[in-house]
Amino acid sequence: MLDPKLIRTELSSVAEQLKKRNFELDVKALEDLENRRKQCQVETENLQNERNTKSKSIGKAKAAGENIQPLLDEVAGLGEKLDAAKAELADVQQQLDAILMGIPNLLHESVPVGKDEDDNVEIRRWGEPRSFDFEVKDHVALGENGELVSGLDFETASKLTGSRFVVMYGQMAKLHRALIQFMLDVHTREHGYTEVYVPYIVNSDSLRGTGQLPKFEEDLFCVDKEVGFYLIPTAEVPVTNIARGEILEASQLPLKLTSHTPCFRSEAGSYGKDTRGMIRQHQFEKVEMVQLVSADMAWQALEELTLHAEAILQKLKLPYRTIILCSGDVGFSSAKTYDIEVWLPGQQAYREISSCSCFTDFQARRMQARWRNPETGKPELLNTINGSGLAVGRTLVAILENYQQADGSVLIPDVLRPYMDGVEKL
RNA sequence: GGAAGGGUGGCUGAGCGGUUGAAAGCACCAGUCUUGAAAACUGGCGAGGGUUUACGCCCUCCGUGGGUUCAAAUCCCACCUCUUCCGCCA
Repeated sequence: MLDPKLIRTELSSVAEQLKKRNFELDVKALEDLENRRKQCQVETENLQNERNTKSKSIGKAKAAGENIQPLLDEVAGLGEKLDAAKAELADVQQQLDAILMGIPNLLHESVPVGKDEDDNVEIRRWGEPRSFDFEVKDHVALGENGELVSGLDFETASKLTGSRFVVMYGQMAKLHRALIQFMLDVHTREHGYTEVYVPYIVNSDSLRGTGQLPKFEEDLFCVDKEVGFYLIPTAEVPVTNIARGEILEASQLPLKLTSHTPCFRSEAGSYGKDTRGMIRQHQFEKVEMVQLVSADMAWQALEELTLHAEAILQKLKLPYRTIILCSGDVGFSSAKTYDIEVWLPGQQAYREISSCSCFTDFQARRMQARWRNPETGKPELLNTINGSGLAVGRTLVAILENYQQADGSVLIPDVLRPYMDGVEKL
């Protein structure tokens, strides 16, 4: 959520900036509500003040043994006036909050202006896509190899549950697990992150904190509507919310956390997209990196975290490119996002494998996640940064397709062999 | 699942329905003392919001949500959560 004060004082500027996102801010409605809010709030607080003062004098009079009836007569009816004022204020505030919660974050100045994903800008590229002297298969075809030994099985998964799930067997499942282990090891040993294990079910407060609610409920799987429990769409939610309602000490910063979790997404609205294979699943594994930092470190942290994600691809020797999302494509809560796209020979295309974002204080304000600045002694909002490091399912796909051999086998990248008991190929 | 007891400021921990936003201690900050530090002493020190050019003034907040009352941290109801004991169990 944006700073309400900023919206109040720089409304036209905010509206202007949001246009880059194709977001139309209803300036008139906001102004009207804001005026009403001010009026209601002042009125309500005055009434409260009156009630407090009079109640106190009643207390005093009573203690002094005086007759309090005249005073009681004075406050008669005050309660109802107060209740009415409160109700109106609550109503206005609620409308205001609803609008505020629906306003996306302001973009960083370095974000290129653009309409949609076609306007994203590539900023660097690493590795050469391999040239094949045989016809390349995609990961689905490669996964058909000897199912119970090392296969991917989509049919069984759809029997068990439905579309967009997968069953993995044998060495394939092990390779998948090896990737998780490998990523966590790199981030904890080389990049300075602390590993955390978190719940895979979160409450609606947490989802509001990171910005999935109230706007994007249809993307989530709800486990219990009654109590408001949802499966996490990303570890970002539980990990970032660790700081919700907390005031961290300066010595704890930057707080760098990494976590492996499954992720659950309903993928509503993606009918027909990536229906083949395991590119887009309802359930997938991801290793996530989260950094909680002071505002002055935020942009540096985003650059650093993005390189941490890229490091995994480099170690796996998978060609990729890094792009910066244009203003029309940046996610709701993010101020700036880099996507890392891995080369998939089966699709002859670069496909997203990581998304690294800086949310400035947008999430922190929603969840009141703060740190104490020793220079002022006052709590300040944290800045939150996160990114995938990496999406495990898609990394598996990338390995299968990039490391495939003419005979349909797949070589295991060097760095993963220690995790695979030395096995060199599938 | 049963029983009992808790949830109060950054932390620990008092709190009779009425000058309690909340004792005390710790931590923290400033000052005195000291060659310096520690100790001791003195003072300051919650968060969010509104309003004001500003000093300031005001409102809200004692797990959450309701209720009673002129007035609620304090009384009532519901819920959440933690601890201990019993039972069950991966």
